[in-house]
Amino acid sequence: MSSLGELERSVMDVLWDSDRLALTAYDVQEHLEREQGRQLAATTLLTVLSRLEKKGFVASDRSARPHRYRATASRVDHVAELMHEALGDAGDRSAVLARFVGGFTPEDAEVLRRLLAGAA
Amino acid sequence: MSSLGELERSVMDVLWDSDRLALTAYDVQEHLEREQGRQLAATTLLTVLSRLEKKGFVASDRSARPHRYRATASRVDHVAELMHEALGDAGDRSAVLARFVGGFTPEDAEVLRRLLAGAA
DNA sequence: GGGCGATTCTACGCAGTGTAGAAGTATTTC
DNA sequence: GAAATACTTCTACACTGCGTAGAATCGCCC
Repeated sequence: MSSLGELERSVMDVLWDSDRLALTAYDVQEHLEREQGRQLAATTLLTVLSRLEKKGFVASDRSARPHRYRATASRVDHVAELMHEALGDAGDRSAVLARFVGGFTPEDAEVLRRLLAGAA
Repeated sequence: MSSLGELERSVMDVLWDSDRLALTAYDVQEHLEREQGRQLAATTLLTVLSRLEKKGFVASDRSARPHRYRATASRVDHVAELMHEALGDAGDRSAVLARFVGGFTPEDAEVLRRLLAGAA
């Protein structure tokens, strides 16, 4: 999976936080302005959204005129995939998992324990 | 954590596979040649090693003359850290963990179960 | 102290990213 | 249906990171 630049990531965050609604570039522009005080030209957002679409992170609906964009996967999916990817070229999976849970908060551990119990 | 380019990652792999031994740039050069058929100038490896050092991935011993370089962390540490990092800016940790274990092989699940049992 | 191997400095080209104007295309409105 | 407006695409530029390596320098050994 190709990774994201900093603005690209911000845009994805806006889309991910939008509860599956498809936003227009102007919506995204507004969000960034409001939440980060970041002023960007509309064309900038359009460019970024196009690049994200080419990378497969967003899909667009171009039937109506202010085109609408939405994330193709949820943030949860994205993050979980990143984790699997890292684990994938780790060599020793068990060792990595051990180190991974070693860094857990007790809450994380509890969550995982429950998940694994359910799946068994 | 800054991330690694493709050659940088290859070099780290060589260092990680070297069982904690500190290698010279020439050692790395040889490994890459032998294992990947990749022919690189010695200076290229020196440059990459310097950059890796600046990023904190390697440390060097410059007391002897062909300087020696070793990884500051193990691959396992590195990968586990990447995973924690991803999880860190995930928003909903529990949801991510659920998705994460959803993609597990049964072996992974078993390994984790044991790890968590031990830690309890 | 000259030679030679090792290291650092400097640099170039390419790709990705942030940024946005100019130019083009669709939509609305009268 | 033509003008005004709104939206999108094209093109572009600067900056950074990375792969790559030659030139210049350094330091050790004989």
